[in-house]
Amino acid sequence: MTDMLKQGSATAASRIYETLRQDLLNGRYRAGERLSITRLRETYQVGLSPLREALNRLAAYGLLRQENQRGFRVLELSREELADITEMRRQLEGRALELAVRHGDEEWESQLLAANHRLSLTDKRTFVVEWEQLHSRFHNALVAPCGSAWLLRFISQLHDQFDRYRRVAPRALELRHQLDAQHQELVDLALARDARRARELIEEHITLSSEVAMLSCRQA
Amino acid sequence: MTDMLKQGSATAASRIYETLRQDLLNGRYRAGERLSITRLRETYQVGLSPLREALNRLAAYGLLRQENQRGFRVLELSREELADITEMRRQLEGRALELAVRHGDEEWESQLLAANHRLSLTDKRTFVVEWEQLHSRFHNALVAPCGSAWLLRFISQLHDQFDRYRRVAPRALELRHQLDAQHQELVDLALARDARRARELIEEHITLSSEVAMLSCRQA
DNA sequence: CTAGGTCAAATAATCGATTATTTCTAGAAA
DNA sequence: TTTCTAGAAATAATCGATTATTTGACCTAG
Repeated sequence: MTDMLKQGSATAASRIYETLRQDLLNGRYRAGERLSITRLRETYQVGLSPLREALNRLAAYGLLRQENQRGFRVLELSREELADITEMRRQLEGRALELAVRHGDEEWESQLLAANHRLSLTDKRTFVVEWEQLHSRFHNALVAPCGSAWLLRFISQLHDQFDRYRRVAPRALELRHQLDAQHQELVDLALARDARRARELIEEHITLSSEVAMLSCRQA
Repeated sequence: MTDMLKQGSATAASRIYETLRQDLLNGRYRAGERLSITRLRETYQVGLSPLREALNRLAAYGLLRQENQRGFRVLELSREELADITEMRRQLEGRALELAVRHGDEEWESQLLAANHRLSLTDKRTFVVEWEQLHSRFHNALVAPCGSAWLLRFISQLHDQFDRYRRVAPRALELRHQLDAQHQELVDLALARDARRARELIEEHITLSSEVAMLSCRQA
């Protein structure tokens, strides 16, 4: 989806899709909230057709729920789903990182170092949106050379899902610091080509960030 | 998506989505073919808006590719992607079946027996479309109680992808017979609650059907 | 006072027409 | 002959208006 924006003229539908996706990830809309099409039209100053097309894509992607004749709703959050997403991320990202460590080349090492550097330079609390984007890019860079397009696709999708939970997570400074430290450790293990320990660490990393998110997630 | 049709009045968009999805799985359109919106409108006798919404959903789902200002194309087929899909299916369905065998209840056992019975009664060559549907349902039934909604979602998606390859597969009677026999074995292992061997068998099953499909898949 | 039903307002879905972009064709220049 | 460039035709994307469905308020019957 992202590369649509790069390659030449993006359509109104693609632009509003990306904007809405970002706003959904950043928690602009409450979980379970009904999205009035008329209101969205006014908010984003966009025509009806491209808006509806974007909403249809988001529903198929899993960020919205579509009920026939009753429009679109933001998906609900629940402890059960967070647990599900977390376990899936552990499986898929764990495997992907193992493969990436085996197959990644020098170019990958450079990208990884760069992504981690940019991330560590950005203050999480001052530049929330920017930090989230860099964080996503870092995790993407980690698994990028795993060799499986479908694995990467599912990982991105789960990452977007997970971000909605992360967005409501409490500060928990101690744990946050620990999570940040793990990013550096992940780079070290990747460069050392230690596939096994890299996998173990990313699984821990995912579990830990899930626990932070779980703190704020009301009982379902 | 399927339950939209059940619950009351389906919209035109939902109906055409499901129809198009089936036609894509059944190979009505060539791989890589450009889908002219005007022609689709005539073919399915449907309005422009619902049609475009359905196409947007299918693109987000991964059965179509959308190029801005240049409409929609059927996705290409390649040996590489088939290998990727196959490996993902092995991982995900293997794991799902293991979990399902552990957690499935008596109701599941009944559903499984029923699905397998219906499948074995239907002649593959006379009722192609019906057989494909029953085959999908059987595989769905197998993993249904795995406990993870996202795992099931990804498995269904990969199954749809795989079906496009299966559709172009050659007869290969000998192998087909072997694949059919495995369905019965899978039921037996499931009822015997042998999670490990069930997992091994479904992985073999997936690999074998992939090899059949690979026979007809031109070098990419 | 409540349950059920009807009508009006709100809103989602669809249609038909318009606009913008790409693709094709033909002609001109190198 | 080939390549580049209009111009025309085709087609994708968008808009504005219309239709269909749902929601909620109000009213009546029990």
